[in-house]
Amino acid sequence: MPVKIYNTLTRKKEELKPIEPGHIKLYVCGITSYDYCHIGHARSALAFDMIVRYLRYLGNKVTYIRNFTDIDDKIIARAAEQNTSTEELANRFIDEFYVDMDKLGVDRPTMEPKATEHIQEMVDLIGDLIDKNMAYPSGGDVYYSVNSFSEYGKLSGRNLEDMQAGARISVNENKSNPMDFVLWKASKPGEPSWDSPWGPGRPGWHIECSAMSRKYLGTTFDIHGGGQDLIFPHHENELAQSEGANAKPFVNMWIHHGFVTIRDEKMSKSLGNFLTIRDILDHYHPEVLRFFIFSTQYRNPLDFSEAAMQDAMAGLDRLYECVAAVERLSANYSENTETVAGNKDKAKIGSMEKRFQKAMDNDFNTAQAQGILFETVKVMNKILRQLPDTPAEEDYKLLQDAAATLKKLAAIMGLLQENAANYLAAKKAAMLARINISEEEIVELIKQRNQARTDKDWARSDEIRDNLLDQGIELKDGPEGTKWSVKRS
RNA sequence: GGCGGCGUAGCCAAGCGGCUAAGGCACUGGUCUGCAAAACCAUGAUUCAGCGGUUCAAAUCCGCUCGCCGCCUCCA
Repeated sequence: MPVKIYNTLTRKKEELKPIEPGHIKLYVCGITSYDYCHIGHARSALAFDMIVRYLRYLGNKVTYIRNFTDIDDKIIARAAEQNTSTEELANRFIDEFYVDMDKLGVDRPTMEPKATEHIQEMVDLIGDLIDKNMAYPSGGDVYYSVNSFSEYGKLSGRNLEDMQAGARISVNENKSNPMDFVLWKASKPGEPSWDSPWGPGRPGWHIECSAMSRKYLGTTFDIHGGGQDLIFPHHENELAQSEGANAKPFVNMWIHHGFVTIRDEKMSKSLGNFLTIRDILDHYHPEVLRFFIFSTQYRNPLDFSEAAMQDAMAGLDRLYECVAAVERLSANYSENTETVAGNKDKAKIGSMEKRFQKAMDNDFNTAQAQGILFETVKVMNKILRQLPDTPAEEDYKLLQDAAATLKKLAAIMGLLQENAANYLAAKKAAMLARINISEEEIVELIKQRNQARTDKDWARSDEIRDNLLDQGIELKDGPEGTKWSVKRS
């Protein structure tokens, strides 16, 4: 089954056909490094992490490039505020970025080039554009001439007339057309600068991606990705630069993911309604954030709320509890016991991986893929419930296989990566830490309650249970005795 | 104003021309239990924002209306 991807350029879902069969070349716009990353950055990193993992799961080689923008206006401004150099500031937040990414379990891309380490490549590319009369130096700057590229606007579906009619563009006397954008900026005194044929300066934002993708992936590559807010102007301009300079198609497919919103508004620094990744990880397990982010398809907006995170946690727990239950089964199965799994159950479990793939093939539909995991869990729980003490060999193996497949598929979304028993135990411990009662006390109270139960002193028994419940401890009486868990708040 | 997207049960979310409209969370009833909890089973949209149209057949395609969001300025 081919993978179908929604291509921003054509506004259609298209089959992914790598230029080099079995080898997919992907470039993603990474962060501008001047502050801690927020959940929106997490969504971007996680979405492409999932895409890369899935493509590799299918057997492809994936070359994944994600850049760091480590020089730009915001970095210069922030460094000045903090009385430090742009280099120190950028590197500091690159380190912080890795702290977050490692906690989230994001795999490192194949290569992570920095803009400042590719100045020569950018200067060369700008030179190519000037040679072709597609760019012009002016007052120490160099500008791209949008009129020189007849297809300008094809990615974002705009045309020059409409944009100029909307005119929210600041007037700049160096430009011959107000829509022209800067490739090289003359540096002001005190700003970081590099030598160039047009005098000391620094690169414009868009040129770095054109230069670095050309260096590492070639003039035409398979997929370019980023957030929807990058479609215009960033990706439109990249495309104009690259196709202008190389006279070849830049990218076959453009993938743009949706935003994280809060109360249905885009999370952004200017609105001040953003939450950093570490804010979230202070309160939730990284996989809860992953589960939440993958609970909708990557192109749709995703509204953050505490309630949504609680839902995500409940869902993730359900998956872990099922896996833990299977792993708790002892291997003393028998060949003589009758099986409890029906044909429908076996079919449902047996088809899980195919159905999961079908969902993922359809533009990485993780929401549907999660649904398929849950359908399987439902069947597994049903079998587990009916299982006798000495289960049939067939049932035992069916469940073990199902749990293994479940973990394998969940891993594409970075879920179920921990040992299930450990995950649940750690969670219990973490929740217990927030409550003023020790494990020993709980065990002692359960002992007392069980004595009361033996004596049929239900009043005393219920009193103990209710008191524990008030403190957030839930008791569950089962055939193997009383178990307890910390209640979800 | 230009361009793009969205509107499916209490909430979240799949489905993108044709089997009973996935799944999660919450709720309710049942099994279990001394009573609970957990787990399991069952139940919920005659209907997919509204109105028209195309079709043997539409949540799915087309048009219009209403509502929400995003881009057009740095932004994942």
